Amino acid sequence: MILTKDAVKLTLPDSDVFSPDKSFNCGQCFRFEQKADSWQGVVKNTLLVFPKNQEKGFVTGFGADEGVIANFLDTKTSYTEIGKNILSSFSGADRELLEKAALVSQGMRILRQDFWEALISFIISQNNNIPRIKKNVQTICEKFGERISDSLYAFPTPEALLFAGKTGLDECRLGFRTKYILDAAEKIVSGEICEEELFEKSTEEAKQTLKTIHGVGEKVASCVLLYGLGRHSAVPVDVWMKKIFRKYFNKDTVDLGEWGGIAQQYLFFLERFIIEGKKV
DNA sequence: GACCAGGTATTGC
DNA sequence: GCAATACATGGT
Repeated sequence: MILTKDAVKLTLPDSDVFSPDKSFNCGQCFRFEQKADSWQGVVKNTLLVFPKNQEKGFVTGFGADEGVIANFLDTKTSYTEIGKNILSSFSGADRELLEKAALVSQGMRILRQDFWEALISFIISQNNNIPRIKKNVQTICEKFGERISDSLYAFPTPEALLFAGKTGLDECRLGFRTKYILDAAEKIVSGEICEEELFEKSTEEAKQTLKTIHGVGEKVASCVLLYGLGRHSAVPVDVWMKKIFRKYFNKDTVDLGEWGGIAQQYLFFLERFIIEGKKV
């Protein structure tokens, strides 16, 4: 492992545990790769490396300065505290389920991903499986992203994807999602939608704005809010969450509260990766 | 070779 | 409004 920058070691609140395995392999991001002893991925045009073995109470990473890593892993947030908050609004069997989900997910952190990358990644995710989502994202990076070094590429800019057009994107085998990606790129490049304005809006208003993009509905908009805009209350409801609501709560929808997005990720992780034992 | 995949837009009642 | 259906492609 060749590392050009010094290790960054950041303190986590309440002696939180950081699990790279759970954080990078829970379906929230599609461009981090598992190596023998680490997880690696491109963030802000640099390669970030996180050793699998992490010390309790800290985050150790390589490749960028403290600010970038602190922001990406949201190191100011106490997941110990959030866990307590989530449980406080449930009782009985519901509480036991959330306790179990939080326990198996211990160490998972919701990443503060790049807004534009999250938007395109989750547009690609619709009616798609995770291995193919990763492949599609990888392909657009290799074809249209800035080359950082050998076989390392940045996520392509909105301008680059717009310039690629239908012809270019169709070569990436994105299927019906090509037109959705182009509409997103158009709205960003034209300024019709801008990240800074979304950031100022309430979560509900930001969601409505995101849904003006062709191909962005409730679920994708919620993913962008949660993973790309740091809105921990946003709850993406996909087929797995619908199944969980019916199976355990005997309801079609469940209010997961102020930290619903994180509760959702815990439940999703428990059901899909632990109970159903799905890989990837 | 079906059936399905971290959905959404469109259509039909 | 709300339940079907098409959508591109390839993983399982």
